[in-house]
Amino acid sequence: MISKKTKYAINALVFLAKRTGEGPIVISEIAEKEHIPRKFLESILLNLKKAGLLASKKGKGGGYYLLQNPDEINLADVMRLFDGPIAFLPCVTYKYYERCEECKDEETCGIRDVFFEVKRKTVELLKQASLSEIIKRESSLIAHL
Amino acid sequence: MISKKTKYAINALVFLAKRTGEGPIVISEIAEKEHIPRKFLESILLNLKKAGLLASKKGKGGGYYLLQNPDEINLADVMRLFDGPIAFLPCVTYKYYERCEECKDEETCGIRDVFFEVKRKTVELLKQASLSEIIKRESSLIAHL
DNA sequence: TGTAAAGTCTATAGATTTAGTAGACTATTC
DNA sequence: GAATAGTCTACTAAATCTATAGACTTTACA
Repeated sequence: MISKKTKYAINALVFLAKRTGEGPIVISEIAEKEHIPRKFLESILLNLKKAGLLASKKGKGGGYYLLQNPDEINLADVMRLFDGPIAFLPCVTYKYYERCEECKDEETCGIRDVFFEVKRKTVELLKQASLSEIIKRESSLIAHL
Repeated sequence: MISKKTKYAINALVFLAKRTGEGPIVISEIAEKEHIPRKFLESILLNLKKAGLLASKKGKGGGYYLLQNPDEINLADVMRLFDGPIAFLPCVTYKYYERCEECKDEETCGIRDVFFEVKRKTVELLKQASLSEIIKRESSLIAHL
């Protein structure tokens, strides 16, 4: 399961993506419209800013806006940012690699082999899931109702 | 990431699968050979027994052994047993379904659509990963060294 | 130039989960 | 009946998650 933090981050990003071009959007509006606790959202947006996905403007007329294109921001990156590795085992991650303490031989571990495949497919699907793709799917789902 | 509990459970199951036909294996041996804290392993094996994957015998000559065939026990079931749902969101699980509080319309949610696909593929791969399959992969990895 | 708007930073805190430990109890074998 | 081996109940330390509180800084604009 992803954390609420990650879920909120995704919701906020999709919200901002839908309103690209409107200039900065204030935190309060995102919080209200997306039903996210205001103070919690603050720290989430700050993280997204530090990571280079968002930018902000202070003072009147300020708020947050996307810094990257909606088709460049994908769920794999967002999930990694807040929840860390996507893989089920530390020994099949790239950036968070850690050896399993109980493991005898990593090279020939059948369990690792399975989880490596799962991770590969998962990351592939999540990388394809950009903000644009999510919005496109939404339109498609509405059209088929 | 899966919990240590789940990882230990998988390790113990693969260990027992490799020794099918040898009769009951004592907890201490599994704990030592697989480097799992003894007391922790006890409760894990008890859970696996309650779930019908293992059986046990008390007293001298006792221990644990597989109740199902190694090709009937798969990682999806084991992971669900200890860590609950495999999916990233409660709204795409079958047995643990829960609505997202912030969600406006589940039917047309693009985020949900993506995570549903990820879950489907993940479960498919994990269902295929039986104890036999894991052991087979291990042999295969050794052969290709 | 000052005031309101809006983001930023630091600290804290309750709830839940994870990973384990301790010890008494029960059943079985020989 | 003693040794062996699983079972059951309770507890705990540490980490993580989900926030909340409040003071501070920057900016726009009248």
